[in-house]
Amino acid sequence: MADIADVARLAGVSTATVSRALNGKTASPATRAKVLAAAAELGYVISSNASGLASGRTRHIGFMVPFIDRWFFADVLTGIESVLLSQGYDVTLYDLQGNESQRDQVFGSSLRRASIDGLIAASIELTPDEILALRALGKPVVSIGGYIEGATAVDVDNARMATLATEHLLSLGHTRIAYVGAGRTIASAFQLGDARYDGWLSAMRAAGLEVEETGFWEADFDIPSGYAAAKALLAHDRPTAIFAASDEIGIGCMLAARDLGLRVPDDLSIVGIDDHKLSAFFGLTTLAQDPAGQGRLAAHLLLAQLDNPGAAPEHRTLTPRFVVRSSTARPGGAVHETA
Amino acid sequence: MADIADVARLAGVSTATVSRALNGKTASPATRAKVLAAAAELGYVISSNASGLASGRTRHIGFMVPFIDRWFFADVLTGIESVLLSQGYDVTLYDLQGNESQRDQVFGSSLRRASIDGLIAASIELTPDEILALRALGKPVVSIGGYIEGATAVDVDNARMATLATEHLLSLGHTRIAYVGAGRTIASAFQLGDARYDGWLSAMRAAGLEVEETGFWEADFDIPSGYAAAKALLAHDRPTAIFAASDEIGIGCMLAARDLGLRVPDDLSIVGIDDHKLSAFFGLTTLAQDPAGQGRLAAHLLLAQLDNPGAAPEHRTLTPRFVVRSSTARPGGAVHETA
DNA sequence: GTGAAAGCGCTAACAG
DNA sequence: CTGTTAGCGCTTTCAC
Repeated sequence: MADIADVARLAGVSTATVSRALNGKTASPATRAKVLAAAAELGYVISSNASGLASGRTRHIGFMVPFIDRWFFADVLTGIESVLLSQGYDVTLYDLQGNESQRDQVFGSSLRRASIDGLIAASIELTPDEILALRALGKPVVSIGGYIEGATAVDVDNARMATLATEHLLSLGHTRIAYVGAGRTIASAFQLGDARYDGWLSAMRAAGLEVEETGFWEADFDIPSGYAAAKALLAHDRPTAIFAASDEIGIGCMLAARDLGLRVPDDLSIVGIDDHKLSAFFGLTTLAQDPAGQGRLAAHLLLAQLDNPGAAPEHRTLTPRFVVRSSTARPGGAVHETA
Repeated sequence: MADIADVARLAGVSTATVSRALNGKTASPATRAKVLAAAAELGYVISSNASGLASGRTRHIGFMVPFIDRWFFADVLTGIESVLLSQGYDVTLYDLQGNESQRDQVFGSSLRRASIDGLIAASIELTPDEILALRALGKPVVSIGGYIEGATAVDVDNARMATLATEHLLSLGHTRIAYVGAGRTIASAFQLGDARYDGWLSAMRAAGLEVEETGFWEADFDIPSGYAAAKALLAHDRPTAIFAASDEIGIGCMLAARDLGLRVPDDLSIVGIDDHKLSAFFGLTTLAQDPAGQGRLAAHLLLAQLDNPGAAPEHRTLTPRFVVRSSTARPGGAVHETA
């Protein structure tokens, strides 16, 4: 494979000049053109190891996730790749799924081999030691949907989303609105805290409504769990509406309602959060989070920090988009309205 | 950050010895212990760039996918990570989703920066130029679910799976069995060819059954598409069973049947392929593909080739596992049996 | 704007 | 089994 010396020879310049021309540093237009032509002719591609060793930059960024086999993280990754690949960056995946040793491996070794220029971490909850390890890298970190000390953060306002969703139901005339959402364990794994629960609660209270004990039903963030919770809830003291902490939970609720012979939205309104791929199919009203957009934003912010290492960490909160579909209506089956 | 010279000094040996001890080469136990202790004390971690530059190995492997936001690929990736991370390898993702330029970027540049030791490609259909580019790398490639000249391959026998699924229905007494599956475009994107179609067809023919024109219904590999196809199909000349080319299609069919007031399996049996995460919830009978297992196997095969560069490419075909659930029964609603 | 030269931190012969 | 000695292929001062 051709190396930089071959290019230099063919272009009739020094290797230093080739390096500069290829990296967009000072070089006369004429020289640059010669170098580019020579590089193209030889099919020259820079060696990332040599370049990285000499410069300290690797053009690799890390993406750390609790697990990759959940649509949210896969979508975020798609967004990240779409901006990073086009800028000539590769992304290395650090998947914390699996046993503890996989996690230790990542923090103890992979991250420290100086093979990345920066890191994007999604929904990661770090131990104190891990935070130290991350800071010791001295590399920019951007966090998606979770707070990491000193890192730029991209997130959505979970409490606000929950409030909006609840207010949508309230404005339709519902007063008996159940919340089906994450138990403590799951919520913390996703770093949602109890924000969505809190948002629901405060909207209900602001409307002067009692939130009976029966209002909260625990479910993991998936369809089966939403289904089970709704089955239990609907057999109980039936509400006229459900606010589901995620679309998958909401879809589970819709399926449960259907199996119980209830019509959505006539007998039961349901609103979720996410805008999952299946939500349009099921007609689920929801607040869209746009994970790919979060990934793109995170990638841009990271790139900006790479260009400008001195900059202070930012915190960007994204505005969710309300998507009203056919799962919500006035209680009792009145015509569907867009709140 | 401590470098190899620091470790050498502390351990009282040369840098070469440190390198050997750390890489599992010849070194006396006593020396190795000293080196390891020194490295641990200093928190030393090898520089992948320096090591890669000197040795030509990077301990990075690439994973190339048509898109990552499909459960199959995410699951494969989980399997790959579980074996590679523990062996000290990082995986960098090449996502071909997005525009052409993203793809060109990957083949023209990312892959060639010598930043990976090997590549795993899942369901990738390559152009002749791309195959050339890949071969030019001179690095081991393992392909999952698709054939790449000269590469080790891991796959499942799609025709056989389709035959088994169809035979399951036949053995239950069904004779009118529709196929809902991929149209040409989708099938080729996943490199399934028409194998599943062929398997269904040959099983039907072997049973002496006519496959009317109405037997094949086109659908993409997702729930909405399966739903739409089933709606059309069931309004038509109703079969007693459906063989769905994927579980997502099958789930769509189940939902459509339910919406039409049909009971599954009493009025309609449905069998899919995959063992999707949701299939247990829906009670869908299926043939499990175990994508994570495919990923693990691919990773092991790649590692083996890295250790033994001379070895000839292998071809491993995995055996699917039959998972009988509640979506299949004798026609007419007899008791469910496990084929 | 460009060239010469000195490394970046490691590994791989080659001796011993 | 271990030390010495060259590089691996680039980037980056520092002069000019």
